[in-house]
Amino acid sequence: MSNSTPSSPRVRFAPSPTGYLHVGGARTALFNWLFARHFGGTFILRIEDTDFERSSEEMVQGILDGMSWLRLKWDEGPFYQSQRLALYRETAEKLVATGHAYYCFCTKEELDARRQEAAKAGGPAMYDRRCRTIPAQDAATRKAAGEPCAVRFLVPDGGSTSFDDAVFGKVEFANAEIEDFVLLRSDGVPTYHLSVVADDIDMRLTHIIRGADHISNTPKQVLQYRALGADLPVFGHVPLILGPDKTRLSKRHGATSVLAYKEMGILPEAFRNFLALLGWSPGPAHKEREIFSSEDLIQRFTLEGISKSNAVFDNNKLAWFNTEYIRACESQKLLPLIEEEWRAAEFTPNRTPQEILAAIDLLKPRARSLRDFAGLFRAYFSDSFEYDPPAVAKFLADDSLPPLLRELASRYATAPEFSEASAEETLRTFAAEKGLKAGALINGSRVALTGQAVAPSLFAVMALLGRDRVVQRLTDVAKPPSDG
RNA sequence: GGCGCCAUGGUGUAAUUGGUUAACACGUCGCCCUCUCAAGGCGAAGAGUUCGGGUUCGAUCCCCGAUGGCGCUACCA
Repeated sequence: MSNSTPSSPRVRFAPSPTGYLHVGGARTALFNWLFARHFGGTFILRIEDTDFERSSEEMVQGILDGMSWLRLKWDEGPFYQSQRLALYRETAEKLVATGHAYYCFCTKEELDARRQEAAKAGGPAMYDRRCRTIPAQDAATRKAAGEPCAVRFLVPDGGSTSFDDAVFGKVEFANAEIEDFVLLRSDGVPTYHLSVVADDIDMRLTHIIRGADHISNTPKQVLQYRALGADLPVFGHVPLILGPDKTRLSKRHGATSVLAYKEMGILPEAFRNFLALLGWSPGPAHKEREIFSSEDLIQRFTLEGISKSNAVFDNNKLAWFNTEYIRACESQKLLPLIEEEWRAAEFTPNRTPQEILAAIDLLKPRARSLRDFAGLFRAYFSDSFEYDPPAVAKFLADDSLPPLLRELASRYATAPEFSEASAEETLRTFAAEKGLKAGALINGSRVALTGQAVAPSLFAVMALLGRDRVVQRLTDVAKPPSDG
């Protein structure tokens, strides 16, 4: 296929700010970005805000934030369609002038009524094309007189319109099935059908990579390219992302905004890796591994790897990617993200930078999400933390334990040295003397030191916290909980 | 309803493009390790490739049909 090695392709992500950047949109953006990077092309961001009713500044910001969280940088834009209205009007007039479009004086109400009637009669719900027959001269006069009218594209009567999709192959629609769609509304604002084509031509896009929900719209666009005498770009439609019940991903399935995943403590790189593998595969290489760095993805990404069938979003797998990425990430790089979590949780650590990094090193292998660092792991970064009641119930319920821990604390306090190895030796010796199983003391100590039943190896934790804190916490837990 | 698209274990994907005991990962289950929980190691269950017909010596792969799912069917995008 000629599209396998395009030189300097130009692609775009063109979200509509009628909602936040959702998972499907993010993947479309990612694919376009990967494609551009792979072929040394240009990635353009265009905001399709021609639906003034439903678009909002807030949503635009949400999309921009989502893009930047995912580290998807665009080369040109963002362009706003709301600021390019003149181009669309010009394009519509050009189409009218060349006989490819005509003025339609039907009102929305009339149209709705006719559609309802048609539905009742079981007939096709398409526009009946009645304004086609208005002589051009009459139409121009009525328009000049101020009668409101829309501009409709004149779809050829016979034949069919087809295109060669880079993912799906040849897709063909009978022209009889395509309605004379509206290009320009009566208020002069373009519909999506017009603005995409006008912009895609104007921005010299070579490849249109977008969701498969646009397949049915494509022939309407192909028709316009032809009428405008423009070269067709390569269309590549990407299968949709579905929820676990195999219906289209929506709010019902939980998080739909990409930023919600940020809030859940997902690493952007993990999310990208996960997303890249939904509906795309690097081929046989996928058999050897699942983890692909951005460089890997860029190097391997082509349209040929895009699958035709829809994919189900699997939270489990995303969680797995996240743990893998957190574990593999250098603590130094993790730190700014963790600090962000801390700010969000209004948590302030009281440790030196070195201590913080050491703690992250120790903790990251068991972190499920970045949020753990502001929640479960507080005891490592501050002396103000909570005891998890189930943990206490599990390992500190025995009344004989607190006095023992206090005694153990005094041994640590007076030990000649304090290290991971010596801490272990001290505890095991102590346990042997008391005729106790070391495990009981270890588990109890863990809760005393961390507030949690789950933690890294106890002695590593002790070494990290340091002698003073270990002594303090082992002693404190022996006291009845109070805020005195 | 009409039109279009899709179909490999629960999920994401492989299968040198018609020749494999249909592979890998996530998830699940078991065992080992052990100081908790993860991780890690080992192992297991789970699809004869939606179903039915063809074509072929041979179909996951090609053709037809059915079924199911999804998409579009606006002066939304």
